[in-house]
Amino acid sequence: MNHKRSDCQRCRMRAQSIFAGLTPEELCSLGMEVEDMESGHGAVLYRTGEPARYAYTLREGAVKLSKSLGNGQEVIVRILHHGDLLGFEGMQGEPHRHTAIALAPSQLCRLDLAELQRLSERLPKVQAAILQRWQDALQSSEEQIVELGAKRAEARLATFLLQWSQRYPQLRSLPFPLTRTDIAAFLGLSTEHVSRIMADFKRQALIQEQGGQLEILKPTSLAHIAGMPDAHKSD
Amino acid sequence: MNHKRSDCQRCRMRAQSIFAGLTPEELCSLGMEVEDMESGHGAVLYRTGEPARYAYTLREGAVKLSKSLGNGQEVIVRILHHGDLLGFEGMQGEPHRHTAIALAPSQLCRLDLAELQRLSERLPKVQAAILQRWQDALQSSEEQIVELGAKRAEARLATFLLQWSQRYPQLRSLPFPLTRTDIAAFLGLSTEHVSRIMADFKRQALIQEQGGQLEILKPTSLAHIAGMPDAHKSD
DNA sequence: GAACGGCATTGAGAAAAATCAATTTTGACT
DNA sequence: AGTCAAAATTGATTTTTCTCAATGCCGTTC
Repeated sequence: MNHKRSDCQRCRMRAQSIFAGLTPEELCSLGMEVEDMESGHGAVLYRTGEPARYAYTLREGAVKLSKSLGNGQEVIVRILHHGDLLGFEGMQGEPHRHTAIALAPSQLCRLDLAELQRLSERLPKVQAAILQRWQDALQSSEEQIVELGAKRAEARLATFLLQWSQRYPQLRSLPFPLTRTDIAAFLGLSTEHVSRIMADFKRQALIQEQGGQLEILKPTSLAHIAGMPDAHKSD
Repeated sequence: MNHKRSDCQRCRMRAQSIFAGLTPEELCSLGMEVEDMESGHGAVLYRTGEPARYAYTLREGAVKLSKSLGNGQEVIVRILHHGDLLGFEGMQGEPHRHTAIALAPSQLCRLDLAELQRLSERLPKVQAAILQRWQDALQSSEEQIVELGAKRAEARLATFLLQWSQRYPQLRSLPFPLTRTDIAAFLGLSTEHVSRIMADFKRQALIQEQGGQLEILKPTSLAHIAGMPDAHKSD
């Protein structure tokens, strides 16, 4: 892991960040200490129950947020991509509710929570931006509840693959660094079952996979399996 | 459904509401129009996709928030009790994301979203209170993901019954107006399966039920089934 | 009180998913 | 190229859960 003072003014994520609405002058006057950092595959950003000192913006890469049950079972609650935030539950002084682990080499901005706290009280724009992010997180969690509560394994996996692909809109071949066990922990299935369904999808030429890269060959068919009869018609 | 102008000053929920931190003078000067209302069992407060004009505070009773899939299947995403808020997704101008239906005769306060919006921009305390509620909702949704993703039917039901009982801490015999189909839609199970497990729990004398009232006889055993080896040691 | 409708219960069989147990593949490192 | 460990695959079997169908239980209404 590698730290250095960040230059937020030139950050290419700035337009999407929680500092989006601010002028360069405001941004400059914040006095926020923001550290650039890189995390390799598998790096632990924080663990469940740890007191929260920092929040993070994920600039590039992917991170899983998981909770573990007593018996050693692990559930992945949410998967984050570039542009997403993590660790903000600490803003109310609570300890971290998840374990955050990088699924791929990732670049993040690390923000001091105490400073952020003070900042958001002063700047309603920042507070509003954070509120919006909480809402997005809640929405995605509720969609996950629907997946887990109402859909069969095939449909869950199809939805998941489509959602993943939507985070890389311009790419034909997507980075896909998840293990079958990760996917299983996210979809509430066993590793073997995920493996079987993935194999099925490949046999039906719906998807293609090699070396951590995924290609969605028939999005429309997948959308159909996922149980959403909408989406673009171009299979 | 029955409306009347509300007297927030004397509301016994005020200490827990989003207006908690305000002095009576501030509260008075808000000019918020708040309508008292009552909803009977089964009353629809709003539906998925409707433009959101109002948010609500549930003062007494219970409300289910559900999403329906294309095929007519319904998933209950969250169940609200006295003190909980609903409809606040409309604060960002979005339409309602759920259908909200009263599970029992309920009393609510109806707040105009546009006014609330202006208000929260002016009063950081209110904004912070709302933020806290979003966070609580996210936390409970994430716990639901863990239930659905990692636990078997018995454990889910046990957790659910215990959580329900915790919303009525002082009562021995709890109001329990849910149908088996409601429980099933919340726990991602079939009605019949819920019925069987409830019958099992009764045979084992873990719970007791009559006429919409539920009694938890052996909380510790339930907690054990639920997969949480903690909780009070009595019984 | 008889008839009715909505739930709840129970049973039997089918389907979905988990588990257990081998292999096989892959990728990293030497 | 060769070794090794981790991950993926595949098969066989068991467990869990769903589905379909029938029946029972209440509370209402006539």
